[in-house]
Amino acid sequence: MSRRQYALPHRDASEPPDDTGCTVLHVDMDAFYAAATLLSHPELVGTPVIIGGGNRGVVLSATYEARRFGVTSAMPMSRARRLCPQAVVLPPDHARYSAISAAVMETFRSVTPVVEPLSLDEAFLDVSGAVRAMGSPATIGQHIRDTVHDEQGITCSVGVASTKFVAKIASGLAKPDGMVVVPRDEVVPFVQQLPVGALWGVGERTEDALLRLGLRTVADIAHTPLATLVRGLGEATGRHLHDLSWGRDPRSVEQVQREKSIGSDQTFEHDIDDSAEIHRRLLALSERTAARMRAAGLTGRTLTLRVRFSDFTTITRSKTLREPTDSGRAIHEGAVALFDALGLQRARIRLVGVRMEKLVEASASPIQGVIGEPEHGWRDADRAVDRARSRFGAGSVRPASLIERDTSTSPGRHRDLS
DNA sequence: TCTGGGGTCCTGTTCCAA
DNA sequence: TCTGTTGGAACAGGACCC
Repeated sequence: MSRRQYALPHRDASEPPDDTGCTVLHVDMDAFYAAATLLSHPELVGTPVIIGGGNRGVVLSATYEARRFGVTSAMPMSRARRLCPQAVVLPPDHARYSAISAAVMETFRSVTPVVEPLSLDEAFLDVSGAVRAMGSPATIGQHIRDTVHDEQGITCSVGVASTKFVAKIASGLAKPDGMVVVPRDEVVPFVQQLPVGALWGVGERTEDALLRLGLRTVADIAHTPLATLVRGLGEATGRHLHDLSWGRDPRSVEQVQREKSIGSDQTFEHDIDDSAEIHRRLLALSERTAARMRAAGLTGRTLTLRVRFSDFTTITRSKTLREPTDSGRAIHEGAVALFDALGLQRARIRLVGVRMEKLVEASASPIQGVIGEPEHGWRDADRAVDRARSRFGAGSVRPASLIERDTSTSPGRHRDLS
């Protein structure tokens, strides 16, 4: 496979890049979910493949051959199939993605302990402590790209810079299978030539707001008075973008990132207007959320319910509990109370979700009892269920109300036989 | 065109206590 | 006792990311 080395267009690729002042690497796997899935389907390499599925789903990832037809991630599957009808559609394989991600993160940690994963397929690395042993940041970047390719059979792109946000932009420009190095002295001209939408944190809405202010490039932002930006975008966003436009980004690479919330959403195959059915779905989501909290050793105090209607309008309702909990039963009770308080009359609902916030270590928090229940009964039962699931699979133990009725044992069937 | 699921962060409003 | 102020917490919603 041809592996590009240095992608800055004005630089002679035969020369080693100038990485003066660079201590941050951003490593991003190329079309990660698609590339990882194709490891099991080598016959499809070089062809358009879309990872996703479901009638109401979106594209999780697509090979570059499919992207050439305009397919992008997060695009509705129906549209992707129209744009590229010849593409093979494969379902995601999350277990495989997790395994490859863990191995890749280990590769990063063999270079430096200061690794900040952003998701399964990308991470920031602070390599300032590794330069002595391993060479310049650009050399380390190349070493990581070679190692990931040799050991995992997939490619990644690397941005090398003095700050996180410039490294992040650089890796994006390097894609696919490349590396871009931005020396410290070139940061300001590098970022100011970019369109505003290239900045990390500027999505569709913020880009529209900037265009309404007549700002098209990062240089335009840099030369706009701070007060104007704050008036148009709000205090935090205005200041943040102004800083970025001059290459200022004080955020350091953080080794440990504790999650701040844990939750679970579900979009239904068809809209639901039956509140009893919504209660059942909330039970499944509450159980899943609680199990993940227990697995992480966390309890949560603020419960948020999310409801999305058929017209895609979304509302949230939240409630702070007296004490933190990791009990699916307690979460479900709270979620049902919040849902019932909405007073919906057969509204058509597309999605419901529950999320727990204000997380604290389970060992450091008192556990909320359920009124009228033995002090340890449900908690012990939850633990037993967790053990059974880890041994026999996630679906092995479920609340009775979530078990589909077996038609062969339904009362009507029995009557027929008697 | 028709929008998943997992998250984080920010903003504005409301309520409450000092 | 009443009124106004202020600050923090809770809450709801929106934007953004991968």
